[in-house]
Amino acid sequence: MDATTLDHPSGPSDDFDPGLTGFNPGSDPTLFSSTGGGGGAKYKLMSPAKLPISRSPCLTIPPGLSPTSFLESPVLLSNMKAEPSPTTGSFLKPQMVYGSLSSTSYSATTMCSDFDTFDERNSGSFEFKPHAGSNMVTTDYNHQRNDQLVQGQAQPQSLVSPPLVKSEMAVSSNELSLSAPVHMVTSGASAPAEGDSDDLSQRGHLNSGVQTSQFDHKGSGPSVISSDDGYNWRKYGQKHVKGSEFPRSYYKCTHPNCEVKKLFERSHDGQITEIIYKGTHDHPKPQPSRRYNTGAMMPIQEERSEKASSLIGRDDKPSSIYGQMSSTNEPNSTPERSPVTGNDDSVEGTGSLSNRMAEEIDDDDPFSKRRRMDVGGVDVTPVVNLSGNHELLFRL
DNA sequence: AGCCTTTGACCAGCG
DNA sequence: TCGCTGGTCAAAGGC
Repeated sequence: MDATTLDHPSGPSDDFDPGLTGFNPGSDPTLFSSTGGGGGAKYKLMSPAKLPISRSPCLTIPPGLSPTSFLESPVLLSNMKAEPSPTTGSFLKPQMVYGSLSSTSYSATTMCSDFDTFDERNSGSFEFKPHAGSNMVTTDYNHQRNDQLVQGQAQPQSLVSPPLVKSEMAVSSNELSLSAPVHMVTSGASAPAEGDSDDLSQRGHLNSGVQTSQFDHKGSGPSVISSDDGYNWRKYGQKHVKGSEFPRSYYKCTHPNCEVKKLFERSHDGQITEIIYKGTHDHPKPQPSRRYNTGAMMPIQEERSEKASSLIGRDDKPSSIYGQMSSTNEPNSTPERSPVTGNDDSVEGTGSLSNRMAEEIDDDDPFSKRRRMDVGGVDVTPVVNLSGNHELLFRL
């Protein structure tokens, strides 16, 4: 595959519907439900991308009310069947990434876009209550992200609407699904114009019929969470799932005996809006040299890594971007794998996040893994939902 | 030559 | 039982 296609690992994401047909939020109750516990590899993840992000553009948090508190609020975790604390603790990190950029001033913050996933279900009203139809703590992450968004707002640039990548791992079924609604808003570095405050406002307007906004933002940054996670994948199918704006691509791990699958949805501009992992790798990653092959989006990732770097630079948050994730896990593999370095891992890093997560989870006690990872600007927070499924949230 | 992507068709689950 | 939908298969083609 040549460079030209690198940013489209899943192939031509063409059958994407530019029209962004109106998606009726909540019209599909199943979207947020995680059936992961069920037979085999069932899972259902709702990706922000699927949500009418445009719908409830903004959320206002009263001054003095810290989003963070929401995040840490037991309410958010109420759904969590087990191991609340680790999960809870995980919330902290994302803020490091984004929060660090600007921690204060979210007095009357506006939460947009990603938040919508949560928001829309609540008819635009922001309520901190457990997911109703969903055992998944996903929304919690959204909150979290909201938090970040809130804080992010203070900072005009980038991070405005960090893509949320949700990862769900059905431990019981040995299924790891990673959903990555990646709204790639490029980090401010590369696309300040689009990624900055405007971004928020746009998101706010998404609702107002400017449906393109969500995607536009993505477009603003070729960014993209790469599907490349260090493993080799072979695409075996692609389908346009109803209710989803983007075609869903199906990948299998090419490693013999490894039946891990992943699927992700990619926007027309190449950004991955959702990544879902099924299963976990029971084998080490292939040689780095080969890593970027299938889903690799080197150019993008590289670009992304740069952005990440820029972010880091601004924030001096070492843990940002891939750093956390990569650094925390895979002791045996490229420890230097940090966004900052912008090395080849950066390339994979973005995409790798998904697999890394899987790997990470896979390698150790899943529960112990419950720590935040930040990859390619994506914060990853593994959690466990009521179904007993693990979830990982990625935030870009 | 090998591996991967593409893509239409097929199959299974569900309402 | 039928239709819809999501997931997978497999042939064809490309790199």
